[in-house]
Amino acid sequence: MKVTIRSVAKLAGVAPSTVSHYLNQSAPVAADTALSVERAIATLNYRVNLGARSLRMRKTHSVGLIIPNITTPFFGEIAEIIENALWDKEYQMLLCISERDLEREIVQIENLARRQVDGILMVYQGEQSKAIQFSKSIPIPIIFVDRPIPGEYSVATDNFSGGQLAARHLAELGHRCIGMMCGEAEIRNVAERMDGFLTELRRWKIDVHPDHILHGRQELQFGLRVEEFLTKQPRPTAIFATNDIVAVGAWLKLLERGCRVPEDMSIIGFDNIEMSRFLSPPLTTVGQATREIAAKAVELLLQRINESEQLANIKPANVVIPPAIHIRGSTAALLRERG
Amino acid sequence: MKVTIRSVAKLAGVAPSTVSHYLNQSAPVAADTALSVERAIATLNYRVNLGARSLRMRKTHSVGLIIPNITTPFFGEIAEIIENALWDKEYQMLLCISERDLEREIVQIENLARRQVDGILMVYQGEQSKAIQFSKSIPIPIIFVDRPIPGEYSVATDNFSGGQLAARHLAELGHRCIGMMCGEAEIRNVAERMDGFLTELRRWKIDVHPDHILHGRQELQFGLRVEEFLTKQPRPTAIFATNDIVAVGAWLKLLERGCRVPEDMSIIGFDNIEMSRFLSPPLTTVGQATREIAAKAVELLLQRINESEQLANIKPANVVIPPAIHIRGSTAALLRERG
DNA sequence: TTGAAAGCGCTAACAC
DNA sequence: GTGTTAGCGCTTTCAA
Repeated sequence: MKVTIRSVAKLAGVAPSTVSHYLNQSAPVAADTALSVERAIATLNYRVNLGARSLRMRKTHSVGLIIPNITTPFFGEIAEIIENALWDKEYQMLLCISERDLEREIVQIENLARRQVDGILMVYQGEQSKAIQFSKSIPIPIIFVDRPIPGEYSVATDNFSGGQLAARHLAELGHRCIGMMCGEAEIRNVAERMDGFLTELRRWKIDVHPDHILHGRQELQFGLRVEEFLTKQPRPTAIFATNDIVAVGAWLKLLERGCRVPEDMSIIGFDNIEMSRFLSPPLTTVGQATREIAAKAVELLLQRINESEQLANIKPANVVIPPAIHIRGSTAALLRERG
Repeated sequence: MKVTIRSVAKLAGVAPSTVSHYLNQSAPVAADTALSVERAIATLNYRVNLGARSLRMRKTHSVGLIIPNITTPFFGEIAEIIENALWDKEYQMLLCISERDLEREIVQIENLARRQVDGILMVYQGEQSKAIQFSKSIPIPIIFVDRPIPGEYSVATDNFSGGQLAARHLAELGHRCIGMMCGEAEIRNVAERMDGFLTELRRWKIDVHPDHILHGRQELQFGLRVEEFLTKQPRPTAIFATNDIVAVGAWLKLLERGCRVPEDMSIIGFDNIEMSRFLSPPLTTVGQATREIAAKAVELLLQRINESEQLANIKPANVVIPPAIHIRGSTAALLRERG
């Protein structure tokens, strides 16, 4: 009925272990034996059962990714790059979307452990997440992505210096009246971007008026509220958005209101999502090195997976990936009105 | 060392099968036995090994999703909804991104089969894909999503009538000079949208001038080329884009060129991606019923998985989900210049 | 170079 | 109600 290594062995007239050796090259096999095994495999259309192999080997060659969602471009890109990196290493990715649900996160970790994944990559949501604590109760290496977790393994962008980069760029262009559109301050990454931005501005003796700071959710819709700036006196000449989607929303509304980018208003975003390159002019943004983050996370995880085999234990590492500013067309030097 | 059902049994002073029965409620267990089993599980922090269970049960409770990418909003949404639907049914999703690579698609199917997934959901790329043929060689139910495949199981939107909906809407608003921005005609879905659109227009005795049809890739960047329409005589008063991303690109460029939406130009897109709701005014678009497609695909797959157990065989079904037009602010009645 | 046998962790008859 | 036993399909000593 079901074709197993046994059926192949029988047809080829050898023992199952010989077929196994042939398959895994775990022992030399005589040329003619090999041939008949090959033939048997072909005629039966045999396909190894990786579940059985995993049980025996205690390795599933699979990795779980837990992520808040994948429709947010940044997360989607992270997930996709991770999948690609795992594919290269011949690991299968089990995707778990937490939908920002803290309970679900926990259950997903638990499930992945039950499924015997070799490791877990986790983009966890919020400081109240119990995931860190819980993760200690499972005997599986886990790497936190996109947020530094002291005492754990993590790979994240230095959001503070990302904020600084944005501030410096605007300051150097001569902007002195700057608006901020800030996502949820509870998200540490967002808070750090704001913090870095304001810190750097202070160094330039630039103050941001409270009226020039808007708070909202990191969604396009929030960006539309940029119009509130247009009636302010003085009116900002540049805007920093804590992510690109918000920047795009702001941009759309500005154009609609007859305000040109960058002539009348400079815009700088954060994340360097794919779309930002395609705008016209393209969006200046502080890029998280998505590819590097994902690659480093996978590398670190695989390293831990293999090291745990040797019972070695390297110390927790918080890898910080520096952001990079991508200066494109949406920011321009301030045309001084009194110059 | 490793804690198994055996260790639990030993500690609880019962047989492994009793623990199993307790766990799976496959047989009644005396109250006090249950208690000591519970305690043993708790003190040992026991966690069932689903790999072993799968081997025994010949069911992994996992499903593979093969999809070209997840950074395209439509695909990202499909993938996310599918994950959620599977989560509800307690199935784990194994994500495989094909990156439009036909070879890779095949290897991924093969891998999923080796991993003994219970079923496969596939959003396959292009007509030259050998996936359909190959899928017949594996003993696992597979459902094709987003494209109807005669003779196979599939769930897809009726793109032709989607195109018709768009055309009718614009015609009813009084538009007679209409521009089209068309994605890759090799993608059948795109071709069908165009086809439906033109067919319906013909019914209204409206011709689309060849100069008013632009071809490109389904990306935001392509949308920017909308400006080519602005210099044409006559100039279109409305634009149909074969997907929302292109529509957004067009919109951005129009605003930049001082052309207001919808006053000076109506825009209608296709897909109803999340972002389209948030534009200002929101984008009129023909929506694929993403949620329904995903839900139906999962439902159909799970049904087949369970039916195959009973050796029943239902006939291949090509489920067609009707699209729906979402009339929002980006389209408006033509202001007749001579009226 | 090959085969016999044991066992990965679990479930399911079947007997008690 | 509970225990014994026999596998699920594979790898891996170990012996021949």
